[in-house]
Amino acid sequence: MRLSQYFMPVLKENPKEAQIVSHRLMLRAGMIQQSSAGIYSWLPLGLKVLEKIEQIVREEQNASGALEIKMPTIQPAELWQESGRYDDYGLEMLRITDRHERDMLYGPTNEEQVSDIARTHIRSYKSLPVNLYHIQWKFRDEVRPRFGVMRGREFLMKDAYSFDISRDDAKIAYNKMFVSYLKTFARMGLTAIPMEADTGPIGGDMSHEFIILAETGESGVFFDKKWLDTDMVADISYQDDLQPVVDKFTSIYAKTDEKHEADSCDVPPSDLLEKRGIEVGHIFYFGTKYSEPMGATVQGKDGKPQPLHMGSYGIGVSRLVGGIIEASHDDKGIIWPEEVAPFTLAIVNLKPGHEEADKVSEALYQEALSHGYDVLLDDSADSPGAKMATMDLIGVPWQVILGPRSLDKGEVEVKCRKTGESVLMSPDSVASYLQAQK
RNA sequence: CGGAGUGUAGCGCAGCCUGGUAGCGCAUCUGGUUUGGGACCAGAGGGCCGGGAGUUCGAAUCUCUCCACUCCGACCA
Repeated sequence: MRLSQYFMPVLKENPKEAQIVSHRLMLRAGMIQQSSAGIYSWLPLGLKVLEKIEQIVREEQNASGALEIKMPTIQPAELWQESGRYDDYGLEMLRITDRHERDMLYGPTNEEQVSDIARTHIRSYKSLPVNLYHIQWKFRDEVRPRFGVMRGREFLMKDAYSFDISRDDAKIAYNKMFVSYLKTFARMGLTAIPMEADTGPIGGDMSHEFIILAETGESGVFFDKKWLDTDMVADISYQDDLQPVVDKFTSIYAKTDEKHEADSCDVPPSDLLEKRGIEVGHIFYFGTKYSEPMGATVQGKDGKPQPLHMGSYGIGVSRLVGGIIEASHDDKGIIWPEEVAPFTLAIVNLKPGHEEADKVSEALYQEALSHGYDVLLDDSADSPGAKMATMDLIGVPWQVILGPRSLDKGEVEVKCRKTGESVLMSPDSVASYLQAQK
């Protein structure tokens, strides 16, 4: 992408409504624009990140065997009346009436909708297990939206729903999601600790929240300091027995504050850390809570109907954009992990219009494209200082900086956003240098 | 929903107390000079001062009211 042909309205000053760093940086980098409280438009740069995160989530869900579907944002009230949640959900649910005065709602979650799919099409235990997920916008009319996209009213969520014949089988599905989440967050450069959590109004008795640590997090958490040295990578095939892996991670103490206060804790006080965190994922097993009232049953071996055992598994896709920034930034701006960076490489031409600078920039740009980089060519007329500040603000991991002065010496500067270190080299060496850094 | 604030140009703000018809910085546009870490000079455009009602000869300014947004709390798959 050529910056001169892009739409990236960066701000030099902090918008006053943004109180936390991720919100400030997202607005300053021109990623989002607020539409109303807790509702945002995603501008090109922000959408790029959102879609990269979405794609990682999708790939890891697919790898685990879950199948992607797409359910609607608008749902009929009848389904929620069946489960009993139409009244329970309260004011947080945005209720709509269509022209026929039929009661509809903008979905805050999709247990009912997916149960309706399951009860229609899954008739036999032989069809199980099934795990269906979608990545779709949700709406919850929060009393107090805040923190930018981290607690919006409209937000993008991946929600998966597993269907099994028994609790034991459901546990296998739960473990798959558990491992899938470890892999997903690790790919985004995050340390997301699985913590025992309350199940809340959704019900059930097996639940973990995946939480990334951040000062500005909304959740209070308690955990063993061993977590800080734990390698979060789960390098295991879904064909294997996942229970040992899950046991390994769940054996180290970590609980959300409600859960911690309610239970006993045998971690010595000197090893127990109390921190704040951002919930980026939450997995539940809730058994037959929805399948029974909604009649989502299958025939078992004995030919008798049995209610499906279900679990639901959420990842806050739009929240992750803010969460990653909270976890990775400095006073200059965002420091994107490469996997989710909107651009992985920037070619910064300090003097567009200068024959040699233009020629080398263009050559490097084409070369980077051919190597598959998501590359941004800064061919804008901004001053050198402004260009550098912008690239740091939007957090491009690798920046190739060149102008007449360096080219006279046959050199360009290759800068790493994360370390801030620069290396001078000939334009011909850039590709192999970047390759070696991976 | 309780408490506290803020609404003035795209963004950040001053002006309000003490009423006289709107200003600064950044951004934008024109021309020129610049170019290695958020350039400079000259000029220009852009506002029903959140909406409505009142007081007054006259309201951004005073009064009432509604709305939006932000923060603290309560709430939160």
